[in-house]
Amino acid sequence: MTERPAPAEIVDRTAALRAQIEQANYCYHVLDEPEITDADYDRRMRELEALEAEYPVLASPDSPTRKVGARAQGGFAEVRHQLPMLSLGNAFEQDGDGERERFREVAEFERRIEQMLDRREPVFSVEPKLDGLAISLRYERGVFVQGATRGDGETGEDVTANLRTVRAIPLKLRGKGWPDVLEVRGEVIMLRKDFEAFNEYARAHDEKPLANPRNGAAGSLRQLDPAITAKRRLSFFAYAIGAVEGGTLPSTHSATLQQLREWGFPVSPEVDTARGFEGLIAYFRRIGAKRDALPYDIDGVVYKLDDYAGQREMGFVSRAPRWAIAHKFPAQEQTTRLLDIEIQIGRTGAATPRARMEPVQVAGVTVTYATLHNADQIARLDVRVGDTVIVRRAGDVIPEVVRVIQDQRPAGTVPWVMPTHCPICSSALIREEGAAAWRCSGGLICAAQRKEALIHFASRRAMDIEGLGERFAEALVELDIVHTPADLYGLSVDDFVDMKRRIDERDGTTPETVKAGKVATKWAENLVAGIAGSKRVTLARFLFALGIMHIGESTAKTLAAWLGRLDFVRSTPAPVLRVLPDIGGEVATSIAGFFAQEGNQQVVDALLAAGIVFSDEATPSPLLRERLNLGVLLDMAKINKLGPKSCKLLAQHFPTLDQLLTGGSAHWITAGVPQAAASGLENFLAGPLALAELRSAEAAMQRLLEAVPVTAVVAQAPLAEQTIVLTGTLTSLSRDEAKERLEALGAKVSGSVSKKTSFVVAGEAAGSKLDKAHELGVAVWDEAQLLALLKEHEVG
DNA sequence: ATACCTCGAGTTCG
DNA sequence: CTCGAGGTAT
Repeated sequence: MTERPAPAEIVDRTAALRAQIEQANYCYHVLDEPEITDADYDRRMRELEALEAEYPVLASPDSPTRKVGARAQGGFAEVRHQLPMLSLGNAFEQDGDGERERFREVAEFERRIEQMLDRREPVFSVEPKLDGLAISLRYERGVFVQGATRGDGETGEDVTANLRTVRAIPLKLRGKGWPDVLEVRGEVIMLRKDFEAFNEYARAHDEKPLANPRNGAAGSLRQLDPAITAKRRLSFFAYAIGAVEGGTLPSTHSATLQQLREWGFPVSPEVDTARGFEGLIAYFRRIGAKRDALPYDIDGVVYKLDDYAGQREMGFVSRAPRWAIAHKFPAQEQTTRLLDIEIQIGRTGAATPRARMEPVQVAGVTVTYATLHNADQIARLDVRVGDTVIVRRAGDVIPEVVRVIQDQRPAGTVPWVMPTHCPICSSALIREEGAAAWRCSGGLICAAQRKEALIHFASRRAMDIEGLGERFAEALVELDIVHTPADLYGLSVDDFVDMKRRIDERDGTTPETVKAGKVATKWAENLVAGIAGSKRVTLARFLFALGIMHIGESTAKTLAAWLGRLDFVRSTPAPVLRVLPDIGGEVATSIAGFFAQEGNQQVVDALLAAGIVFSDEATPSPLLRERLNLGVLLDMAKINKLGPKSCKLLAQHFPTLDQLLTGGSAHWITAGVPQAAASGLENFLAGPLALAELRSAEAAMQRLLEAVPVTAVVAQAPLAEQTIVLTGTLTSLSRDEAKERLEALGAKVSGSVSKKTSFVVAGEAAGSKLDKAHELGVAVWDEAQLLALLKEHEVG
């Protein structure tokens, strides 16, 4: 075969790829600071391999395709591997339908073996692909004599001294029958728990934490001082053998691993055998499902033809064996281009920047947006429009921008600045003092805020309007059919049908309309029924639905439980609200401020007029009697020099404001109040505004106390004083349901575990909260115990 | 003043 | 789920 010359652009591309790969190798292997994602690296390597295969004239002995890894940094002696350490070909998931299509590379790998060996469904030894550092251990007459990193596959670094400190590596082989010379290959890794422990220690001692467990393993192994390596707990798993002299090994890989186990090497318990393509994919799925639960990080699985005779027959292509392949999980990190930084306006007006990106597959889903949190975060990352960025879907589900690849920044980019005006309503964006967040000052003028407010109002935990999802809430606001939530209750079936027609027209989705006519009517009827059905609510849900800043579910419940009726909530001034538990200055001001707005009061009136009724309005809590008196109000006013003791004293002698005022400074002092406190109070009362506020607070207090029932029937709830935390998935009831039923029994259901927690109910797959419970010595119940408890106390 | 503890708010995709 | 900030106990 004659070698055809390569076009100039191919020559250039090849050179560029080699340079990039070389640079990446250096960063990854020598500096332990990866510059590009593994996915990118693999992509480039494959492109280069393809080009070199197509144009053999371009092949060169110093191409990165001929070696794995880069030259070692000084400090360790070089070790030449007696048998080279292999690298494996990779298989990734492809686009397409059906397993054979999506796992095409695995299917081809398996079929090639079937054809070359003329065997149906060959047996494979299968194992997880650990994300650590590959090493080779040499044993002579059963004694560990040398250990080396893989290096470029031919030559590695002598890290014997460090490896001796790894407990999982046997210094002497157990049992007998081992060959005179035995090379064992495997992976040095750091277990997740050891990684966490190290970082916790590092943070506490102001040392640099490790980026990930792989870096932990690599970095620890190349410490020049073995004492440091010893302090970092490393683990080891064996997965292959190298040179063997003066002895024999079993004839299959799986049997060899078993033999290694007997000689004292850790072999991953996930190692198994599988038959044919179907067996490989089943294993891939099984390990994938277990991935997060494994004690170490893995980036895929490895399939090896089990019998050595077959392996010899298959042989190698360049450096990679044809009898083994690494099947990688979809990458957790990807690079993509940042197209724009958009501003999102939340329900409270919070302006959150988010990145719009070239859509990219990350860990199995297409990611287009990632939050950038706030302006500070953008500045920290120095993200600019046009940048190439690394996105990740880490532990949880939310995509995030990890960092910018500075090298690939196009010319002419500028640092991003927060816009000065809301992109939706053009009102000014303002930043509260000391706060991280910018807010749109538009309030209800802003369609974005109205939209989010409506979505919140209709949401499951608020008014729970069935059928009113985000999409329609958005349309209702955009078409200005609904301006405030109260408008919802005046809408008819026809209005909704009309709205749907307008949306369809606008979106150009008309073809369905004719036959959809009937469907649309049905849908509108459901929606109207859903809205009507939401009219009867608990006071707490209603208060939560209003979307008052700082008022979440919990605070709404507190308000409802203590004040009992909407009238009181909407008319109680801030100083009185502050006596309620968990309500301080900020929250009280927020509530009173909300109802001080005429427009908000009108919306509430309109809702009541539309037929909202409360299923649980009650009298204010009798506990108010103990909490609410003039002394407390004085204390809340934070009067200069006037402490809680003086306040209490004053209230005892002068139960009303009038009595206090007629008494005057001299009487206060006779009552036992210090001179300084008395003059502080005098100065305070001299301000006309302060006095007016106190008067209105006192009036509100009186109204409340008058409404408190005289006969205090305080039935002790069975679970009063209990704080319970639910975690994991419960099988026989939802978490919300469990919460509701426990609260009905008087318990407090909290979201986080602390030493105040009475007990934790752990369902299936309970996570960090369960660990925390163990750590703090908090009792842990299972679902059966919870059910028994509910059954015991619930009536009926 | 300080150290916890808890709640609220925001977040992406299917 | 996680972070920040508000509230309370010390």
